[in-house]
Amino acid sequence: MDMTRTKLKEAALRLFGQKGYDGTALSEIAKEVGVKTPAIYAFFESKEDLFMSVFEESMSVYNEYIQAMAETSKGMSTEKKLHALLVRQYDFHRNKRELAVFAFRYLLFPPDFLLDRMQEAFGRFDTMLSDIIREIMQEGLERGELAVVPIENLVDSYLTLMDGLSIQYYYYQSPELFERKLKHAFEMFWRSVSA
Amino acid sequence: MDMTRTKLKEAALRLFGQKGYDGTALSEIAKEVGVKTPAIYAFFESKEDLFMSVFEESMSVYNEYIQAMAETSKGMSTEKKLHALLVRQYDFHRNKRELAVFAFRYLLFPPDFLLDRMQEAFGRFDTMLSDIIREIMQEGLERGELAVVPIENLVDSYLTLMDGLSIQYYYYQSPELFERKLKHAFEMFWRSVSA
DNA sequence: ATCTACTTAATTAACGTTAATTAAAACAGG
DNA sequence: CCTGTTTTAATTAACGTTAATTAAGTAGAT
Repeated sequence: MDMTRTKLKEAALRLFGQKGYDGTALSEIAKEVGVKTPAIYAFFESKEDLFMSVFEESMSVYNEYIQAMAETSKGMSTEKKLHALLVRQYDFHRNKRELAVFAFRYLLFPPDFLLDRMQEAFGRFDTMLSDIIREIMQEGLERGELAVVPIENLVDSYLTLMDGLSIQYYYYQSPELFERKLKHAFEMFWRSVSA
Repeated sequence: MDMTRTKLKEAALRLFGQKGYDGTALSEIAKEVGVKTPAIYAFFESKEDLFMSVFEESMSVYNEYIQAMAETSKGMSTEKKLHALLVRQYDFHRNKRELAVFAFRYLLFPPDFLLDRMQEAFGRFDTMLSDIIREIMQEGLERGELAVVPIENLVDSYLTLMDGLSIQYYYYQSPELFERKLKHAFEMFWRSVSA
């Protein structure tokens, strides 16, 4: 039950992510689901409402994914942890590509009606992620696995690494190419921070 | 002379960059210039033509900017060169913000009719930039200013650094914050590659 | 018989575009 | 240096399409 509602959201996620909010007509979404346009209004108040519904859900998934990062890395060496986070990010882009594309697009280019909410959401994610990384670095320093360098340097450069990889992942869709980039970038990063 | 044409392109650059192709109505562009919508057709065949005109010009400026990178760095130490390139990228985003936003948006999310041309343009830039970086790294290795590490590692990790910074530059518009990020990220990067 | 999940049909608004027109500037010949 | 002609830059009005939205109706499950 509620099959159609779910399918509408899936199609919307894909199309909004691929062609943008203004570039996607409700008729296309309906067509993908095999239903006429007005049927959408049985489930959503408006186009904006459908979009927001997709948006909220994708932010919530994205949120869980970041939370899970903190868990993943329990009980490993600092190097393994830092590497595991990048691999997780990679898996996210691989396995939830549509969601990743959607999130990436609207994190960078939100439509006007989303701007405030988006900035707030982005700020939250950024803080969460920074905190997770900072904690890992803190522990790494205490354990003597990291070079003695101001912790903010460690955090900032790691976050920059993640951002850089996420752009490249978006572009170079070939797994081989990306895996090479990931390997190279991490090896060099680790050279810079290891004790 | 041709004042209006120029102003139309400026307004289009800003609005297309800010709100996207489908999200920008010709009427908005006209309004910014203080002219009625059909006046646009005195200079451009269609909305797509106006967009392409803006696009071609911005790609050409972007091209010059990358070319100039190769020059900028002549006769410096490898460290200075690599740092200078990042600062140049930063200046570009600062001084040509509208152009940078436009280019960033359509490099990542081109409208359908641009996809092929965009991919080709992107490929060219990517190759140009890689070549420039590779050359710098090559020379750095020969001069013994760089750690003995496979050159592709050096290139890939530097490109990842640039990408990461360009995302952050897009977000964190505060210069102080960004300059800090740049400083931290470069310091760490240099630790990893210096001899 | 009513509720749910739709459909068909209609409405409204916006947008890209074209046509007709005008005012002014640029230009050519006597 | 004027005068008639053409070009350029713009306007107003209108067209055709498409998109979002709403209203009214229908077929099947409960």
